[in-house]
Amino acid sequence: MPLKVRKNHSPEPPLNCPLSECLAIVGGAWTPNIIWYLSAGPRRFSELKVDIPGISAKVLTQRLRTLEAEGAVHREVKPTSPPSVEYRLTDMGEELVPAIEAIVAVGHKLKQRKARAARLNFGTAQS
Amino acid sequence: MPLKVRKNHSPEPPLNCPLSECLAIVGGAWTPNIIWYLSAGPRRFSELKVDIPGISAKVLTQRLRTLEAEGAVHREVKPTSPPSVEYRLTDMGEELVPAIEAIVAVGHKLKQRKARAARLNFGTAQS
DNA sequence: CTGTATCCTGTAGGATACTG
DNA sequence: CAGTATCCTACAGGATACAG
Repeated sequence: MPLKVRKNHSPEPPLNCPLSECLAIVGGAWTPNIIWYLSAGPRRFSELKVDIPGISAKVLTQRLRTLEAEGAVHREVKPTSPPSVEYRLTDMGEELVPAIEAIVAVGHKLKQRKARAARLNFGTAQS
Repeated sequence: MPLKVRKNHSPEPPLNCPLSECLAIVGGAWTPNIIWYLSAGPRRFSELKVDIPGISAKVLTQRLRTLEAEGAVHREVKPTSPPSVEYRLTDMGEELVPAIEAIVAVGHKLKQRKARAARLNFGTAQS
């Protein structure tokens, strides 16, 4: 019978639902970037803002707050004359890094592959 | 000077922009789930539909088309009396799996931690 | 500097109904 | 079974202006 229903392997169920819930913490479009830059060490609000070109203050704040609430980052206010705030990954936050890096790695690979394919189309074209 | 600007490590720039572009392929809310289930082997449309409770036919189709266009999945129509379509990860699609698994793993860890923390709050409460 | 408040838009995704 | 088409909503995120 060629039409048997295959079982799903499911050694462990993935995130059910829209990857949200568990991954809500990493859900925002910019969140991975934030965590990635924070993985290099503590960083201030304005530094992150220039690190991540294109992100708005609003979104940066939002994401940072969420991450803080989730316990992934620590927020420390330095009572200096020009107020400065330092953000830092917590232990839990550090645990997210490998996943982020895996994503980033794949992203780069995909990009290269795509670029190479495009070049081939222009150059040698069909074999 | 306590206020030096730290360089970002950036051994390799992460995805700039909203993680989109490179990761657009994995961007959809349900895409990781689809890839994950496909990683167990070829699977039919309706099977995926029950695998992933809550996903609508429309979205499933959309994601599948996108993944196909990106070259991550292969779509094969079996000309049987009740038409059936089999989806399968391509080599490129397989490359996405590790990243997905990393995400899933982190998601589970986070979930457990959160559950445990909640239990502690109910049980022993403050030290 | 570090945010917050508001307004506005795009778009992913749900519901539903219909087709080959 | 496997989709497609349409309508509709929610919410992320950009822009801008203002505040401690």
